[in-house]
Amino acid sequence: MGRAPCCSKVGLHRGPWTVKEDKLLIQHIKAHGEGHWKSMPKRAGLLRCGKSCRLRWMNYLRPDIKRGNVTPDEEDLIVRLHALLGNRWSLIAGRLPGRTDNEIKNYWNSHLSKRVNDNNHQRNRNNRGVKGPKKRNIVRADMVRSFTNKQKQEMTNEKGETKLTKIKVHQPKPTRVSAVARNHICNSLPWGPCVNTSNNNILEEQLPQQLPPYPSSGLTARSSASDIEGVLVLDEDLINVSGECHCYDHHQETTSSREILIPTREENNSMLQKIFEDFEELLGAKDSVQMETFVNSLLI
DNA sequence: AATGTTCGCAACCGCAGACGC
DNA sequence: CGCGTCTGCGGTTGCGAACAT
Repeated sequence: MGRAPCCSKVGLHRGPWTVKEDKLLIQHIKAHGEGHWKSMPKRAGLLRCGKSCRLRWMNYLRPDIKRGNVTPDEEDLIVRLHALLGNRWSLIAGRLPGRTDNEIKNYWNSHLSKRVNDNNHQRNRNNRGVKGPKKRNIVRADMVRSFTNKQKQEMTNEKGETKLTKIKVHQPKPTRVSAVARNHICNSLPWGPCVNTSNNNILEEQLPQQLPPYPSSGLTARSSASDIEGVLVLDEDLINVSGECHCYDHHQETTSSREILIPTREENNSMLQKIFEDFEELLGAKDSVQMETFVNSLLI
């Protein structure tokens, strides 16, 4: 399946997992827990690479995985979250308990992308008040794969360039939040006593003294780098400063040397409110979404 | 019934960030 | 601080089932 295996994987099993292999993997993880994927296959008596074991566990064997068809509600949420987050499947999966990123990605590619594209075409058509978009040669990648050589030949011009337009979604690359950062965010939210004490010149200059009040609670709080970082998982375009973040957590100072994400002053004032409004609109929230719930939902 | 085509999904890959030494 | 390893992510591929001709 796929490309040739690297030499280090020669001799290892590939392809679909057998019942026996599944059983071995489940038994081992039940006894020793997750992690240490590299050495796990050997310890579990499996002739698989660690990556394969992790994938099998995460996408198929984990006990909390929800089986069965995607419900209309889940589907609706996937569409809305995709509009908000793009192809950040792990983030989307994080909002859908029991669903894996791979499952959502597959579901999107096979069920939703075409439908959403069609809807967009329809919307454009209505907006323009004309007959509709000019038909383009859009062909799914897997459809191209099944073409005969003759068909492929017919679809290329005299220069050998393809006449097909492959569907591609361009999204900014995802920004990860490390476990350390997540802990800091979780411990410091909502808007807790997490205070920046480093790079003061920059931070004091750029951080607002107060963020807009939560719409629901009316709370206000001093901002911190960690707070902002949690929110900015959504939009790396606002990243513009590196530095160090000190968090006072349970009366213990912890220091995290990592990139700190600081928006400009103007952005800062309206950023959270704007994202929140987008979120509310995209989710079509009939019941008003609580700001705190929203902020927490952004944390991985 | 045989053959070709399309679709859905599990599994693979490379890449890059996190982490430990 | 640099380097090697581990881990997680998103894109891609191959296989088999379902469907069409």
